[in-house]
Amino acid sequence: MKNYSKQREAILSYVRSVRTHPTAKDVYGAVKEQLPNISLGTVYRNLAELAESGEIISVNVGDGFEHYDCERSYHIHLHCNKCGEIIDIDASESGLFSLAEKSGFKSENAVTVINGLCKNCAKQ
Amino acid sequence: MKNYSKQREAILSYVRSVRTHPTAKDVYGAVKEQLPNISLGTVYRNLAELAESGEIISVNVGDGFEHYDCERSYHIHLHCNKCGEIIDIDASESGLFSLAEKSGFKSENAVTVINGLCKNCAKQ
DNA sequence: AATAAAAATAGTAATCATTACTGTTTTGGC
DNA sequence: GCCAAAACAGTAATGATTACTATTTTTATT
Repeated sequence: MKNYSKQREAILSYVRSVRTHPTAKDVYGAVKEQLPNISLGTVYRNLAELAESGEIISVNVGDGFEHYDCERSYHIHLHCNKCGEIIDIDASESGLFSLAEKSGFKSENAVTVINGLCKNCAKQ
Repeated sequence: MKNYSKQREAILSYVRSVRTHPTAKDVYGAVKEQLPNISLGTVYRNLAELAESGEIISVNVGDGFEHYDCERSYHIHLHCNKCGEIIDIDASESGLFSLAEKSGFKSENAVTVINGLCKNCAKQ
């Protein structure tokens, strides 16, 4: 059975407090402020468990790090190849899931990443 | 400038011959049949270059390996969490790109992965 | 077809995000 | 409070990918 831990609470709370799609290292750095003894392994384990249980989403944008996001409804991640920023845009109306179900597939979660240049970086 | 090499040709040719979304190791194993001395590093380097130039697409489905796909038009990757198979379904009409462009983002490529259970694994 | 510079390769070593392991601490039911 | 299960901190190990280097191949030029 799953037990409470202040470490997991702090990790989930942090991921929910930002819209920056933090990596495990990012979360570790932030949570360390409140829990100076927290271990990096604990952060990894809890992020994986939270993603497994569907409380958060893990996103791979191709930069070599796993990113985490508390937004659970389907949306698109715009990843800027220059500055690295990840911007969300809503796509809950896209109908992608029904396309999948039509082929007999049981969808659990969907992630879309579009790589390119954000507005700022594109103009430079 | 870019030079010809039989290694790169064999790699591209193999990725174009299958619909299995091979990993670098898969490609290495297959191309080794024709070119027994090919190096794993050569496979990695060429796959990265081919993806960079847009000749193939790299897809991360969350299984710890980078997969490669010769299909360049926008489509959805259905990844079965049980058997690991990756199935493509067309989604070129989805309008995802125009959603991105509307926000001022310059799209280069888009990858959608839906995780879940394929038809076969779902019925078991 | 010989020559030389640039590009690519094979083979190996290094990197580093993530996972596994172990002994200790915390949690939750009785 | 007591105990077993769960979680933790700290550290070691894993393994996909990348970097490095000496050698070979390619391409342009003569």
